[in-house]
Amino acid sequence: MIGKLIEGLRATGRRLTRTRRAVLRVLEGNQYPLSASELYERLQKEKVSIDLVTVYRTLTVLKELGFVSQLELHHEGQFRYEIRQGRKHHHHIRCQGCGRIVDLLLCPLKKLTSLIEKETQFVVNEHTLEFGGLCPKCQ
Amino acid sequence: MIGKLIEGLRATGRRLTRTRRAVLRVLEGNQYPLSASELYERLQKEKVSIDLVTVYRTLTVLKELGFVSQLELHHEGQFRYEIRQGRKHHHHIRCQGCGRIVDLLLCPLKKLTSLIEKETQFVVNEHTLEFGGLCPKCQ
DNA sequence: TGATAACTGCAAAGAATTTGCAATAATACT
DNA sequence: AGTATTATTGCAAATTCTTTGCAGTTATCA
Ligand SMILES: [Mn+2]
Ligand SMILES: [Mn+2]
Ligand SMILES: [Zn+2]
Ligand SMILES: [Zn+2]
Repeated sequence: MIGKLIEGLRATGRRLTRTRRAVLRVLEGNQYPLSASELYERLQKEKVSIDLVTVYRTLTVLKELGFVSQLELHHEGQFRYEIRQGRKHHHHIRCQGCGRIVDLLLCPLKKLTSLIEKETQFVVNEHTLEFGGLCPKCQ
Repeated sequence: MIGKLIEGLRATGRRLTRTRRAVLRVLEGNQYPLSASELYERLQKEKVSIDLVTVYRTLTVLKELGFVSQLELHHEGQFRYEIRQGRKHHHHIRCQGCGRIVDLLLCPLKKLTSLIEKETQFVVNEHTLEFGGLCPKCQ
């Protein structure tokens, strides 16, 4: 991943820094999407000193390069970020009790998209689908 | 609608006020969901003097009573509210150009919900589905 | 090694929403 | 109708997440 990152950064006149490496590493080590402040806390625990503002700026860059996706889950009031590079399009389910987020490795919306384009005359570029419920522990 | 509102308010020890009547009326007169500040502007245009804070509080009450739904559309960074009372479950498509929001009077997720419950062991209570694209004018 | 320009930290600003509190107004009771 | 009760409102201030400005720092390359 780090190779691709250097490549992407170079191509846009950017530099590989301690910060960018660290943020990408933490995201890679997590199986669920992290918010900026969660990421910040993880970094602090690992004794990597990076300002929260820099975390935000780094996430913006990684998003622009296509390495991470920015998620807006419901009832959260904040963004979350997860590795996108090399991962398939997917959706999420979030526990209304504990907030646990699980990947749903499916997408039922291809056919529906054509239908909607015909009905609305929109050109559809994106969609978001999310489920909320209670995980086994919270039921 | 106002009859049902009085009923709902009474049942929870609340009162019918100028504010609540006005907010409900403006929402009823709109075919797309409004944000708190948009609602506030509409009220000002109609010479109905209500503080923005009160608009927020009113929307919270109307939501609690089930008269309005609170929507969190993507790329908006604010809530929107629309009349829920007497309307069917539906989803939305939003133009990435002009922000126009159109109702999609369909929901393809009933079957999928059962599948997801089996796969994840969650109990699914809600879902959100939203499309983004370009409306005819913005294409 | 030094020049250049990107990057970072810190302080502050923004934007949406919520909270505290005293003044106001709706409802119930005489 | 007049009054007591208590929900509601307006205004100021606080909160939370995110962005911006700027001067000092650091990566990159000649
Ligand atoms: Mn995911
Ligand atoms: Mn709608
Ligand atoms: Zn999908
Ligand atoms: Zn649905």
